[in-house]
Amino acid sequence: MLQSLLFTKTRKEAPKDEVSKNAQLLIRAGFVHKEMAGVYTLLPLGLRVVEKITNIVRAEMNKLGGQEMQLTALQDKGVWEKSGRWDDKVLDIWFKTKLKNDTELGLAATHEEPLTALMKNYIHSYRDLPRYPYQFQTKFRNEIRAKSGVLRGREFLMKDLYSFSRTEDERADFYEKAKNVYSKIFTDVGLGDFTYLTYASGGTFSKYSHEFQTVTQSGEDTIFVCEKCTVAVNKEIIGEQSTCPQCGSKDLAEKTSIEVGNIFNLGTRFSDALELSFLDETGKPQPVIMGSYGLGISRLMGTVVEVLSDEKGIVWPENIAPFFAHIIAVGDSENVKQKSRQLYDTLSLQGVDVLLDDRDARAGEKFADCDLIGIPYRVVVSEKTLALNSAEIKVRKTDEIKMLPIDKITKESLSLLQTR
RNA sequence: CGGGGCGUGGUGUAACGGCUAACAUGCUUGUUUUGGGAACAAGUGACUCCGGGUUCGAAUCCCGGCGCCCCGACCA
Repeated sequence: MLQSLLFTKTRKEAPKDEVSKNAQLLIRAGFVHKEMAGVYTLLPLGLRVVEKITNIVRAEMNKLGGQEMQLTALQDKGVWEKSGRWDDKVLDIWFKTKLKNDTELGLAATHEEPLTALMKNYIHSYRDLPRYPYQFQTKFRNEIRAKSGVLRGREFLMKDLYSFSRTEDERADFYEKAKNVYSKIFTDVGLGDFTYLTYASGGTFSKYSHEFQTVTQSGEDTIFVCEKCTVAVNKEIIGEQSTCPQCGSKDLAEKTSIEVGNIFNLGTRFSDALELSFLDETGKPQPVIMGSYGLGISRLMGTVVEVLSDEKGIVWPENIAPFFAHIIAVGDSENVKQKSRQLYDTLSLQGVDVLLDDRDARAGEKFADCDLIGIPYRVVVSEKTLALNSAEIKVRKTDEIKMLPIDKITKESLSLLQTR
């Protein structure tokens, strides 16, 4: 992408109505636009990040046996009445609307009920199980108080997978696999060092549910991180679980955190309510055992910004950065213009996501924007570097600077700089 | 839902109840510049959130609404 054509613009100052780091930086760097409290439009840069995250999650869900689908955002009130969750007193974050003929509808806050109802059409026999449908979808939640930029919005993107199993063992087996896959995802998006598998309250069918909590300075949850192993306990159950559930250690450190994922044993809560059952090998009807596996995509983007930015701007991990390399053409000589464009074309042809700053602006402004946007590798092309037939590479994360011959610049040679 | 703060060009701020609402930044044009948000000049851009009221006179005071932020409560 040529930066001169990108309609996103950077800003020196953050709007005064944003205090959270994620919102300030995402707006200043031009990734999102605030529409209203808790509602953010994704601009081209922001959408690129969201798509990168989505692709990582999709690949892992598919490996797990998930099958991607897309449920509707408009929901039938009937299925919710069957589970008892239509009432605003039970689920207080509903957005509801009406058809012209006054029929009431709900706007999707979550999808257990409609999906369970849907699956009645496709699950009749033990041969139809297990099934693992999932989707990426916009959720609408009428939060009393939206806050913290994209971390707690009224409209946000979420991946939700639901497991439909024959037995508790089968369900538990999948649950364990999903747990591991979630950990891998958070490592892949660059939050591995800060994200803990966290034991939380489990409801009627399990002692615990599991959350994935990323430790940040301004989190909205409180967790107790085990200092001996790698898990944590949510404050909500610290009264009944005051030691590490994994290793038994009593050394737990209190931290604030953001919940980025949540996996939950639903048991037969919804299959009972909506009468989803199957015939087992002996011809007897059995309730389907369910589980839910959520992951906040847009929240993940915000969390990465909270955790990995510095005073100059965002620092994207390679896997989810909007672009892999940011070529900065310094000076307005024809030679620089031509060579930087050539490098841009070559890398693009190799399938590398490159942003070329071809704007008619001074070096200082380009560097400042580059740091703010946070692309992992800055590639400076100027008369100075061209005299050596090279470009100057700067790694955003480490500030390490190195000259590379211009014909040796590839995705691989850049990546090597970071791992060293 | 309780408490607190706040709405002024795109953005950040200023203006005692009193001149044509000011400054910075952004944007446009020109000249000079060109490796860390350059300099100069000329431009551009605001019914001061909305509706009422008080007053000779309201961005400023009063009432009502809408919106935004923060703290708390809430968050299968």
